[in-house]
Amino acid sequence: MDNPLTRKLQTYVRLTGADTDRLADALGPARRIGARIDIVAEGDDPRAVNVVLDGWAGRYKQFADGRRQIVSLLLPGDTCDPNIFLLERMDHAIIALTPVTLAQISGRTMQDLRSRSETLEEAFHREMLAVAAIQREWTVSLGRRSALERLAHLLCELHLRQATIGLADGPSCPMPLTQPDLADALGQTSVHINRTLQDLRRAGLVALRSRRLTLLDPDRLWSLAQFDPTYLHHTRDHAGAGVRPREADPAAARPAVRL
Amino acid sequence: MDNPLTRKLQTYVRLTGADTDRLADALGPARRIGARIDIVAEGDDPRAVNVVLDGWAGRYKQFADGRRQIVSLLLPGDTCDPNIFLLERMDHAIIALTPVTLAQISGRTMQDLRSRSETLEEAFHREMLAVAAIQREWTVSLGRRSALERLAHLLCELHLRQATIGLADGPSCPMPLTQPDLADALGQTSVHINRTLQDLRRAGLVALRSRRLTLLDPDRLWSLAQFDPTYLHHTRDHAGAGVRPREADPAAARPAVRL
DNA sequence: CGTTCGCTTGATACCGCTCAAACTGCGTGG
DNA sequence: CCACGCAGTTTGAGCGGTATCAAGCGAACG
Repeated sequence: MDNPLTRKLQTYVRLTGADTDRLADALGPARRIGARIDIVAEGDDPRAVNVVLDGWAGRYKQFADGRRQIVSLLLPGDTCDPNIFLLERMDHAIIALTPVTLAQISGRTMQDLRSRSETLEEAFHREMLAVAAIQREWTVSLGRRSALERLAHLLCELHLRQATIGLADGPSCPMPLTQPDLADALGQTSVHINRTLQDLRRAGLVALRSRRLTLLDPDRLWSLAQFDPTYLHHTRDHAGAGVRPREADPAAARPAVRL
Repeated sequence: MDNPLTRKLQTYVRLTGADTDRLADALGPARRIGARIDIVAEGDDPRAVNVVLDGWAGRYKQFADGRRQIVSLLLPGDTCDPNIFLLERMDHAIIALTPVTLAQISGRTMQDLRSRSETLEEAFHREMLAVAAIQREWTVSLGRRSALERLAHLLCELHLRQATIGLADGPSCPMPLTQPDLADALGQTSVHINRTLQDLRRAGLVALRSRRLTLLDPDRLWSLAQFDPTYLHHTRDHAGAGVRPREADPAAARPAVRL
C-alpha cells in the first residue's frame, strides 16, 4: 500500500514488503479535519500518534496577547512525534492549516511496530533526527537570517520536503500557506512577508500564486538562502527534477546572492 | 554511581540500581576539552554519543560571513542525541563553551543499554522529547519574544535545567556564558545583550556577575518571560528552592510584567 | 449579497544593529 | 613587579530593517 508515511520512511531505509504491510495495518481509519481547526490543543493528553496523510498542519504556541509562533510544519507523511504518547501533556497545539486527512497509530501499536522490525525502528529514529535538524535550521533562520534569506530558505525546504515524497512537479509544488501563516512561521508580520515575497518575485527567483510555488531559479534561490539540503538526512536522492543537487564545494567559498 | 546523566534520567523515570550501574559502565573514560574548542565539527561522522559530565557546550551553525547561531546548549548530563550515531554526517558543530569533561558511549553500547532495560529506553525517549520541546521554545523566543523576554526566558530555562540536576544553589546557579555567547544563542548582538541585561538588573530581577546568576525575583522574572516550566516535561519536581512552581491558573489571565 | 479573509500599498515609528571607543580584569612574559 | 595584550563589558551616536497603523481591493464563501 502506498501512503505518504511509507514513502517518507523509504527515504531513510529500505523497507520490506512486510514492513510496509505492517505499517499500513497500523494506521487507523482516516479522519478528515477542516482548515483552521485545532487537531490537538495545548494541554491535551496525547493518546496516540497522528500521521498526516494529506494536507498541511502546523505546531504552534500562542501568547495571551495574541502573538503566535508556528514552530514547525507537518506535511503529508509527517507524524507528531513517534513517542509523543509518553507525555502527559502537550506543550503546544497543532492546527490544520489546510483541510487535513489524518490517521492515528496508538502508542501500543507503535511500540509493537518498532519491536517487530529493526528496520522500522531505525526509520523512526532517523525521522526524529531529521525533524530535530529541521527545527535547528528554523532556529538558525529566526536567529541569524534576514527576512529575504529566511523566506527563501523556507521555500527551499518546503519544496525539497515535498519533492522527497513525490509531491513536487519538477521545480513546482503546492504551497498552501497564507502570508499570515508564513509570518507566524518566520517570526514576522504578514505585511513584511508580502514585501519580501515581492522582492523574491522581482528577482525572478520564485513564482507563488494560487497556492502553488515554482522555483524559477533554484540555483540562485538556494545560494541566496544558503540552503544546504544535507541537513534533511535523506539517504536516497529525491531532489525533484529541475533542481540539481548543489555541487560539492566548500560551502564557505560561495558568496551570497544579492538582489 | 552518581553522575549528571543518571541524575537527569532520574527526573523522567525511576531507575533501578541495575540501570544506574549499567549506565555507569557504559560511560567511556572521561575526556577533558579546553574552552572554545570544537568537540565535534560540522561534516564529521558521529561514531559515538558524547555525554557532558561537566562544563557547558553548545551546538552551533556558522555562516561564511561570520554570522553564528548557537542552536542549543548542552549542560552537564546532556547528550548529543542518543541516536546521533545513525547519521553519516553532522549538520552542525559542537563547541566547548567552558572547559568540558566528556564521556562517550558507543552506538553499539547505547543500543545494548536500551534493549536490556525498558526503563532506560523510556528515559532516553523522554529525554529526546524534552530536548525537542526546548528547541521549540527557542524557536518561539527567537520568533516572537522581545529582547527582554528572550533573555529572561533563557535565564529561567538555564536556572531550572540546572536546578533539576542539583547544580543550582537556591535561586542562584552557574552561568558561564559570555555576552557574545548569549548574543549568538539569542540571535542578537552582544551590545544589545549588554543593554538588555542592564534592564533586567535595574528592574531588580537578576544578578549576574563572575559567571554566576541569581534570580532576585523569580516570580516576576518568570512572569516577564512567560516562563511555563511544564515544557521541560520532568515528572518529578525539581524546581530549586527559592523558586516556587507557578500556581495553576489559566496562563492567559496573567498580564506580562512591564519594566 | 454581505462579510470575511487574504493581499497589497503607503506613512511613520521604533527596536535592535552597526560602528567606534574606552574601560575592566586577568593572565603572561619581560 | 610592571607592561602588555587580550577578551569581555560598557557606553555613545546614528542608522536601518522590520513593525505598526491604516486603508483599499478582490476573491471566496455562507
